[in-house]
Amino acid sequence: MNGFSALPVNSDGGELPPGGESSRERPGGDRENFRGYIVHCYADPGRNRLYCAGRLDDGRSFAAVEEAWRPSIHVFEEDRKRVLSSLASLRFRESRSDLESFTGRERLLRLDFFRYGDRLRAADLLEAAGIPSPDADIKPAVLFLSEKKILGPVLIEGRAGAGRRAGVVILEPRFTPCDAPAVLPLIIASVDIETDTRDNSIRAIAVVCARGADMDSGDPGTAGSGEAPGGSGVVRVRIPHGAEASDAEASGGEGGLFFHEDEASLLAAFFEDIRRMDPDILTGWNFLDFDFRIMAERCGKLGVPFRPGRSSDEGKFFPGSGRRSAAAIAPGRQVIDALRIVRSGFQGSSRGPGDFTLEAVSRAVLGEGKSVASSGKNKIADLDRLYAEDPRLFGGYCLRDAELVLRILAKTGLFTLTVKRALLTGAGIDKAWTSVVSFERIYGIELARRNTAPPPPPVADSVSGAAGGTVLDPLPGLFGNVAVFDFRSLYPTIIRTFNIDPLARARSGVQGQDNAGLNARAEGAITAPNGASFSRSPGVLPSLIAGYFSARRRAMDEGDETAARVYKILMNSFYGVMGTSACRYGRTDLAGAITSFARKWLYFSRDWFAEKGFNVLYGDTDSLFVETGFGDDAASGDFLVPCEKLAGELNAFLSETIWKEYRLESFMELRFEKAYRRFLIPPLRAPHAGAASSPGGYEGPRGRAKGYGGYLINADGSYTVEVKGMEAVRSDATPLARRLQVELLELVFSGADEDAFKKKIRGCLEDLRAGKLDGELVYRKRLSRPPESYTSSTPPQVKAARALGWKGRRGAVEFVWTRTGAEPYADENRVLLPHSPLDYDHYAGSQVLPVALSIASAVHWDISVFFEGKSGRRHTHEDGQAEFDFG
DNA sequence: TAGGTACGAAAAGAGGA
DNA sequence: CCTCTTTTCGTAC
Repeated sequence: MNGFSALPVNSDGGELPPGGESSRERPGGDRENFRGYIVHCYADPGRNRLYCAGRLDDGRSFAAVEEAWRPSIHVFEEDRKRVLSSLASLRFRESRSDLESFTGRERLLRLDFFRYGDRLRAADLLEAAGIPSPDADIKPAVLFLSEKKILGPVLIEGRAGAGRRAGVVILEPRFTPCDAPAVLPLIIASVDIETDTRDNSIRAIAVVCARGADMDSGDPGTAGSGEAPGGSGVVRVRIPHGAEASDAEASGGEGGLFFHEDEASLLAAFFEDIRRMDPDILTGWNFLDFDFRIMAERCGKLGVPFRPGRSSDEGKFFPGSGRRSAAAIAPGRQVIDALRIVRSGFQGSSRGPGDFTLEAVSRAVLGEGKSVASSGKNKIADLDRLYAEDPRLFGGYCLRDAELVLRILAKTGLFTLTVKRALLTGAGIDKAWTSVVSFERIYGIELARRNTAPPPPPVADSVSGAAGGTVLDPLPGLFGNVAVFDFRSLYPTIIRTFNIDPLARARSGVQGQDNAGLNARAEGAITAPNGASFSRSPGVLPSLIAGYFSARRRAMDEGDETAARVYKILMNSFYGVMGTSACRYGRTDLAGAITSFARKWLYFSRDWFAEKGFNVLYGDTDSLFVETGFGDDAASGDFLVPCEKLAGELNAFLSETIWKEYRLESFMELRFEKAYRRFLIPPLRAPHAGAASSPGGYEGPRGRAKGYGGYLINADGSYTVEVKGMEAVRSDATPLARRLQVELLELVFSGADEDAFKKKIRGCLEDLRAGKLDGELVYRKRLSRPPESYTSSTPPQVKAARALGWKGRRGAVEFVWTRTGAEPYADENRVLLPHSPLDYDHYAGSQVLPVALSIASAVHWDISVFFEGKSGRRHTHEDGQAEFDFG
C-alpha cells in the first residue's frame, strides 16, 4: 500500500475504503437540505469518523456523522525517505499533493490515513523524528473545517433521522459554507452548583436556559428590563441529613425545584435536564475551574456517567497547569466560562469592577448583589446553615446565581460580541477570545482558498524580541492649547499599505537575514525598515484587513456597534500574534516590519510638524502631542478646522512619500483627535533624573513617558481633567493619591496660583495627620502568584496576604501602611481587622508629596517647604532642582 | 493551550562604608 | 547609613 501513487485522491477521500463500522445498518430517509451552525466538530477515533453538532436555523439541534472523509498529513517531498521509514508500521496512501507549499518552493506529499489513530501515531512519529510537516500538528476536525472553508454557518445535504440526544441526525452529509443568519438560534445554559466544602459533594445544581436572541443587550424588552433572559430554570437539591424527606418532597416540582435523596440521582437528573433543554453552550461563573470540574470528579466517584454532551460519549475535564488554562469538553456543545469572558471584555474598554466575583460583577453590571450577602468563611457558614434549615431557599439562591450569569452576559452585550467574533474567525465560541486560535483559523481558511499549505510550526520560543512601539522623548512642563493627533488603526493600516503578511514574506524571494545580501536583487519586493521583505502580490492579511475595514464601515452605517467593535478588536490582534511563537505564522521580523514602519512614519510626522514650526511635546506609537500656539480664547471648534487641515496636509505628503519611495498606495491616516487647554508632562521621579548630561552639554530633566495630564476642551466649552499612566488612574495607588492628583491638576489647569496650590497640599497633610483621611489610605494590589511562591523578596502585598493566611490563592489584597509596615485591612468577609497605628509619614512621603512634587516641578513651583523638618533630606542639583529622599 | 513591547514607580534586598 | 540592583505591579499603546 505504501509507495508513491500517481492516483490523485480527491479531497473527499471518496476512493478510500470507509473506516469503522461501515456495514452498520443506516437509518434515515431521502437526502434533504439543512442550514445551520456547527457548534462543535470533533473526531471519534474509535469509530473513524467526525461529528459535527450544532443548531439548525429552524431551531432544531443536529449531529452530522461524517464517515467518508479521511484525515491526512502533508510532508515535504525531500523528506520522503525518512518519512517512509519512520511510518513503515502504519497504513496510509501516499500521493503527490495538489497543494502548493507555503514558500512555493517545495513539493508536498499527501499521506491519507485509513484510521484516525494511525494519523495520530504518524504525527507523533514525525515529530519524534524531527520531520517537518505543514499540518501534522493540526487536529483532523480543524483540518476538515479549513478544507471545507467553514467558519460555522453551513449548508448540509444528507439523509436525516431522529436522534436521541440531538434533534436531527444527518448521515452522509455534504457541507458547504454559507453566510450566517442575522441571529443564530443558539441556546445557552447557565449552570451553578453548590457543594459541601468538606468533601466537595454536590448539594444542589441549578440550570437556566436562554435563547441567544434574548441575550442581546440591544433588545430592551428582555435584558434591559432586568428580567432574566429565558427565565425558566430548574434547581435540584439533595435533601439534607436530618431533614424531613416527606416535607421536602412535598414541595418538589414547584417553581422548578426538585429534591433528591442522594447525589447520584441528582446528577443523573441534571444530565437529563441538559439532554432535554439541549443547549448549545454551557456556562457558569468560574465554570471550568469549579462547577464542571467538580461534576466530572463527583460522577467519577459515584459511578454516574458524566454526560453533559450531545452524544453518549462522556465529557472530559483537563486541569490547567502552568500557563495552560483548564479545558472542558462536552461533546457537541461548547463550554465557556462567563467569568473569563467578562474579565477579557472589561480589559480593553471601560474600567471594570474591582474584582471579578459574581457578586462584585453583578453589582457593577446589574446594580445589585447576590442574595447571600456575605462572602468567604461567613458565606460558607451561612450557606451551611441555610442548607440545613431551609433547603428550598438554598435552592432558590443557587438558581438565582445561575440566572445572574445570563443576565450579566446579556446586559454587557458580551454574549453577542462573543458569538459574532466566533462567526468571524471560525474559532469556536469557547475560543472566540483567543487571538492565536482565531488568527490561525482565519488564515488557514484563506490559505485553503489559495490552495496553499500552512508553514510548519515555528520552533518554540524562536519568535520574540522584535522592537515594539516608539516613544518620543517627552518634554516636561506645563503647556497650553495642545492638539493631539493619532494614526487611525496604525498597525492594521501599515499591514495593508505595505503588504505585511506571512505568505508575502515567504514569497518575497528573500529569506531572512541569511540571504540579506540578496536584498538589492529582490526586485519588486517591499523592504521594511527592519530589513524584512515582502512580495508585491497581494497578501492574505492585507486583503482580510481591507475586507474588515469595509465591513466595519458598513456595520457602523447600519448602527451595529457590536459588529464594528468585533472587526476592530480582530484587526488589532493581528500584530500581537505575529510576535509570538505560539502562533504558527509568527515571526520576529514580521512583527518587526510593522513596528519599524510605525517608527519611521511617526518620526516622519514629528519632523513634518517640527519643520512647520510646531513644538512636538510627546508621542507614543501612533500619537503626537503638538503645541498649536493658539490662545486660550480658542474654542473647541476653533481647533477643528486648522488641525484637520494640518492632518490632511500631512496625509497628502505621507501618501506622496510612500508612493515615491515604495510605489504603494497609502492607507495610513493621521487624524486630529482632541485638544487640551493645558497639558502637563511631569519630570521623571527617579533619582538623578535631572543629572543626566550628554556630550552636547547639559540637558534638563527628562519627562515622564506614558504619564501625563490634560485639561480636555469639551465641545460645550467645559473642561475635563484627563490623566494617563499616573497615580490617578493606577489601581495600586491609594484613593487619597488618586483624588489629590486630580484636584491638584484641576487647580493648576484652571489657573490657580502657587499659594492656592500649596494651601491645598498643606491642608491635605494636616488632615492626614489629624486622622481625617484614614478612609482613603487603603492600598489594593494583586498577587500574580500565591503568597508562598514569593521567595526572592517579600513585597508589601505579599506580607499582607501571608498575614491573612492565604495559601495557594491569588487575587487582590487590601492593606494599610502602619508603623510596622504593611498589614491587611480586612478579611475575606470584608470585616475590618485591627492593625497597628497608621504610618502617616509613609503616606505623606509616598502618596501625598510625590504626587504634589511631580506637578509642582512641571510648573516650576518650589514646594520644598513641605519636606524640611521631616525625616527626608534635601539635595540640590546643579540646576537648582530639588530632589528628596525619605528615611 | 498561549497576542505583543515600552515604561515608570516603589519597595525589598544586596553590598559597601 | 548610603547606593545600586532586582522584583513586582500596573499601565500606554
